[in-house]
Amino acid sequence: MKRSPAVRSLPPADDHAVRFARQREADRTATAEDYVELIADLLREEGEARAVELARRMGVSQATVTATVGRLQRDGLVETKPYRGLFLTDAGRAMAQAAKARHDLVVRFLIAVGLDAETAEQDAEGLEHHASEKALEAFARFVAKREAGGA
Amino acid sequence: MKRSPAVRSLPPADDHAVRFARQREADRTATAEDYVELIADLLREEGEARAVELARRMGVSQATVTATVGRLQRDGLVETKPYRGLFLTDAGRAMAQAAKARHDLVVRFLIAVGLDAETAEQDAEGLEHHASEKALEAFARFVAKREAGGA
DNA sequence: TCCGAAGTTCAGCCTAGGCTAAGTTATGGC
DNA sequence: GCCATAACTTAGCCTAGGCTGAACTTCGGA
Ligand SMILES: [Mn+2]
Ligand SMILES: [Mn+2]
Ligand SMILES: [Mn+2]
Ligand SMILES: [Mn+2]
Repeated sequence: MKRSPAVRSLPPADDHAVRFARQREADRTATAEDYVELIADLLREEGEARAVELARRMGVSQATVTATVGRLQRDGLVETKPYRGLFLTDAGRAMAQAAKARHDLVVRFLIAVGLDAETAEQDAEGLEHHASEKALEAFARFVAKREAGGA
Repeated sequence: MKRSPAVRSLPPADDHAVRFARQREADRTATAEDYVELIADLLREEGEARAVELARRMGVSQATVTATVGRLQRDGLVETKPYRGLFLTDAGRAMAQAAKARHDLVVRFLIAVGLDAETAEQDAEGLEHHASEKALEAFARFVAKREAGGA
């Protein structure tokens, strides 16, 4: 008589479903986060955020930027002054600030864990959208320890 | 001495675009990876992988599973025997194995940096799709060091 | 002043991945 | 062996996020 493998990697079905649902939710907000973060960066470092520059940096067509920015506007994150560039609402600024803090933390964490800076930047762009608050706290603790000369 | 975070200046536009393009690519493969991984788990632990069970565990309707499995079939990852469940092709098995290895590594890594097991499982479900090979190697080194009782 | 180039939008198309509601059909319990 | 039911598919719909190509607007330089 053989016992079933003791390793049970399958959680209860509804717990399992919750994990995937959260992931889908994160995917849905990722584009908005990346756009507002970029817009904030451009406003800060270039003085303006033009749609054409977003298209270049996102690697996407200008038409796609128009459509996406339309959704961000609909969702109260962005305002546009035609031919004068893009601006953030208060909500947009708040999201951008949170996104940037998260992005920078993830980058520092990846570097602390041994990744080169360029790969860290690359990977952070995706990972940042899927780290929970708890994970970010753990990352922050780890980075603090490292940067305090803990090794 | 702790340097204040230098203002991260924007990378060259095309480098920037590459980062986002990679991220979009990862997003596109994430669904396939999760499905084949789940199918492999079900085959191993339950003896069969039924569409209705995938729907339950993915938190999605049966109609959505039918459509998604259709794409996986089109892409040569999955085969179906109607009313007898789902099966993996060689390519599907290979993808599932890689996905599971990655998933488990990310979970162990997250636990090693201080996350509780449940949150680690939750976050791994999303993070696993956005960690580059280099990142996974760094994670593996870190886990090995920890599990060997290193600092 | 005028006009071309750059920036922006519009129209029309596509795929992935969701949904519900309404069929089909195979299997297993009786 | 029947047939209820669970499993599965189909039809029709939707949104996000991509694309191309063709307008349309603004602005700066000649
Ligand atoms: Mn990002
Ligand atoms: Mn980012
Ligand atoms: Mn996953
Ligand atoms: Mn997984």
